[in-house]
Amino acid sequence: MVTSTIQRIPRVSEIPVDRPLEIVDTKSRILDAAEELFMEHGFEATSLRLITTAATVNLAAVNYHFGSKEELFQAVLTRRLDPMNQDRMRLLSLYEAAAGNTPLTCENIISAMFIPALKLARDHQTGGKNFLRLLGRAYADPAPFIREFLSSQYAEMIARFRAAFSHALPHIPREELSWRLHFVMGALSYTLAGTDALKMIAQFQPGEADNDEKVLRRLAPFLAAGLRSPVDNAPDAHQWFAEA
Amino acid sequence: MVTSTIQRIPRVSEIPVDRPLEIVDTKSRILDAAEELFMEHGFEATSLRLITTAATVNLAAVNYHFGSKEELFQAVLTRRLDPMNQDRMRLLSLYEAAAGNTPLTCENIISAMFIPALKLARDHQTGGKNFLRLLGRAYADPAPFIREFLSSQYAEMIARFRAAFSHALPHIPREELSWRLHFVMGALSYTLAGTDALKMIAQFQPGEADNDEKVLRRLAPFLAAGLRSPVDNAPDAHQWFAEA
DNA sequence: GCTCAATTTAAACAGTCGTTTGAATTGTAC
DNA sequence: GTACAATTCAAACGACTGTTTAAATTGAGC
Repeated sequence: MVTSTIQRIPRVSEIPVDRPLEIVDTKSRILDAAEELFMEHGFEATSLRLITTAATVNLAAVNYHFGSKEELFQAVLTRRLDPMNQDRMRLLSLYEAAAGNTPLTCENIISAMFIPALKLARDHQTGGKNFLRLLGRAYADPAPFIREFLSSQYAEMIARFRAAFSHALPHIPREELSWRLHFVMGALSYTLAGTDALKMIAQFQPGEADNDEKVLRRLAPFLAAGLRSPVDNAPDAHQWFAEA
Repeated sequence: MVTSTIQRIPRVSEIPVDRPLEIVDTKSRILDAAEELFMEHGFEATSLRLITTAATVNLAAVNYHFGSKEELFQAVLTRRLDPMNQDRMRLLSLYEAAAGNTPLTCENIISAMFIPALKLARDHQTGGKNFLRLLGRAYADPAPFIREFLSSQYAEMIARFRAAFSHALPHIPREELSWRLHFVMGALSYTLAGTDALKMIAQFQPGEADNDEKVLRRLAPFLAAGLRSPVDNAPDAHQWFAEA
């Protein structure tokens, strides 16, 4: 059933000029298309022709605006990763200031790590969800330029949070804490990269939208318990890993 | 300084015939080379010419013996993954039989998951360490044929272990347990994929060989604590993720 | 209008990719 | 040795890759 409606021609004053419709500059269109396609197919399997076609942009535009395919990938990551990590450190400082001299709880520190990620997970409009998946997959990418880039992007934030955890959990040795922080990052990135992998292990009940947020709400207490767990000082004599 | 030594010609009886030297068949040579190169560069970035050159084998040999590049990748995974998962289930059954009617501990179940992986981590000779890294990276690969293959390879094992955890932790709801099992798999695969990522977060002390085993010994108690942690029945009202 | 720089465009570049082909070689059973 | 299948080999296939080039177009300042 089709109902025809008369389309009123809007006056010029009614056309919103502050949010130009569809007139996004070439650079942003490339970044948006690249973010989605890199997420979907990975770095190597995504060709520049695929990206520029999706962005309705000339093929040479990528090399003109970004220099190379690798630099485009880094630009895609930086655009959201840098603000997110800045936000994480800002939150951590905020919590520390509020706590005064008393040490932060594990929950506080993990919240400072997760809330900025949650904001992106909730962000349907600007593709923040896509970005989290892309980020999770970039962690496991073997390409050296990706690993070195992520390492440099994360160095400052990791150092800040390691110090915070070290202060919150003084009874845990530095090295052990480094590993536990590593496990936290691992579970987080793996979870964010999810989508298909989730179906493998956890079966969804249909109609449950906004999964990312609910998953993070489950993940945070799980990791906090692991971080706080007592240190086993005699791991070699432990019942774990008795040869079978 | 060069010292010349007289090379004694060995008698025929001294030549070991049971372990033929360098006379490995084409199929195995391809699998070994592919395992290492896929681990190092990923699936897309590894060309068949790179693999066949490293294996000192003709280019067409891959298509002749395996059919296609994708089928070669699956063969590389199956060769070790299938025995490892069989071993995991065998261990779990063994523990269950030994425990009789009493439920297994979390430590038992995690041991059954980790010990077969540990065996590969200790395996320097046949490249088991390489394989674990390759496996960890395959988890995060977006290629559909990889995801579907892993999903089918893991389905049976995951079902067995979910049931075991469900029995060991009866107070934790099914859905919550599914997610926690997912986090366990995530931290495990991320850790195994490691290498470069490890340097990012945990700084090594030099001279510490055989890291993989030590890391797994740290990871297991961390995850067990998370699995056992009490369930928060009112997550929305929790102090976590208070908007900042 | 003109000028000059920024941007976009179509076309071509030099390679690499996975796969196929048909002939040459090897191994095995008789 | 002969016959026959399994395997190896060099060569080529068409398609696709990231990048570069030079001309065409656009936009702003004057």
